[in-house]
Amino acid sequence: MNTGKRLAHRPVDQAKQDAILASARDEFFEYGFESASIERIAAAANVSKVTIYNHFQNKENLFSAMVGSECRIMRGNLPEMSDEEMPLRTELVNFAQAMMEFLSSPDIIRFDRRMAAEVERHPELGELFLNAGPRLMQKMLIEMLSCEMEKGKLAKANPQEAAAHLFGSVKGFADVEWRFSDPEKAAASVTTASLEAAIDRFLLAYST
Amino acid sequence: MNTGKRLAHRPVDQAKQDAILASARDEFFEYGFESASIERIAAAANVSKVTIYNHFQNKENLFSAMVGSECRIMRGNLPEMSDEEMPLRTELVNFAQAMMEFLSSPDIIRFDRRMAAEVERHPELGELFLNAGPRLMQKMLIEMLSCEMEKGKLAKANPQEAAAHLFGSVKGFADVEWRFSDPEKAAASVTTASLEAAIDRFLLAYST
DNA sequence: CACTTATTGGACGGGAGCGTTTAATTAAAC
DNA sequence: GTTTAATTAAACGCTCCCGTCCAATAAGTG
Repeated sequence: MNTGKRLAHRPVDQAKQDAILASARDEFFEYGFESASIERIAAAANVSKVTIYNHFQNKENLFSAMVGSECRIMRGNLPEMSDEEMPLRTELVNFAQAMMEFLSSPDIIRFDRRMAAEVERHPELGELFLNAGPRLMQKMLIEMLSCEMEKGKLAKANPQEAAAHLFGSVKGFADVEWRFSDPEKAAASVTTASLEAAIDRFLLAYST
Repeated sequence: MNTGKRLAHRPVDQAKQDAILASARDEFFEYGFESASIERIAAAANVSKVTIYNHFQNKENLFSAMVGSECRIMRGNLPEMSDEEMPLRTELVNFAQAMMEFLSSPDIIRFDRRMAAEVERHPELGELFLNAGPRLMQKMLIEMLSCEMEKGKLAKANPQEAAAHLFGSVKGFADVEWRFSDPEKAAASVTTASLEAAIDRFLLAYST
């Protein structure tokens, strides 16, 4: 029975699919959904326009597939928490550092900028993005702080709120600058010193 | 000599200019720069397309003028600090409340979403927006905290950093949700209680 | 080999929109 | 009333692009 597999055919070229999604990302992020050109995407991917329409039926589908793919990639690049035992301050500083590096990377900033605009027309993609990125990071942070509160290293408090305070005070005004100014320039504004200052204030506010 | 004034002509209809800018705002925010249609803008403003081209030479100029106009309006709507003497905590809570209401208003969220995308193509407009909004609010906050430190009501510290911590921890994750989720839904997540909690933690971290 | 599917290039119909031009109209200043 | 500039409607040339169709070719399986 061949387990339902089709019997005689030319297989899909996976490399082409990946190339299409990559080109789609560049095109959509460069021009936005409305003005992105499928013909340019096809050209950039070295693929016939018909091939694109065979796999994704229309622009909407291609866009959704691209966002899904990018979210999957982003998920894999999220900063992780190390399992090693280390002083609380060190742990927080490390996490904050990784977080800020992640959030200030050009790819993420571009994604953030473009998605914000497209969400108005594609609300479901906003949820997809939130779940693949920000909310995951939020959960990690809550988990981590909750754990430390259990251990008595932080004052008992609503871990959800504590996570918001930590996340927010580490970011400060930086994310706004990232989004609306030249990322290169804005990235320089986040120093190790300012990052440690935020952590220290947080520890002060949540000392036992 | 008539002081350089032209002598015989039909004067510009200012009402039409305002209508054009208003329609331009709606159109650009709805579709983004590339896909916005000048013909639709003209129709919405009850104006001939030629009139638009007479005043703003092209799409770019119209867009810039619209952003400038919106920034001027936004500037006028920024939350103000009251001059009355009041307890520090009350002062901070009031400001935080006004700030969050301002930032979560649909107009601002829409502006934020769209500008973030357009900044990639119009970096100078990003600076314009930053100076008209976020950086102004930042300066106000720094000024306010600096003042309280002088008075000894807050621990002496870098007011720039303190402002970032306050601003950030009050926002928490809220702004991310606003940007990528349904604003109606997200707005409900900011309660007076969570706002006061942030202020109280801040006061704890900066107590004398 | 035969068969099936993937992929290609090119062409097409249809629509949209920018920026310009023209000739006519309107509203104020003189 | 004359002059000057603002405004208008309509049309035009141009470019771009979506989504579809077709005939031809490539790359695998049996």
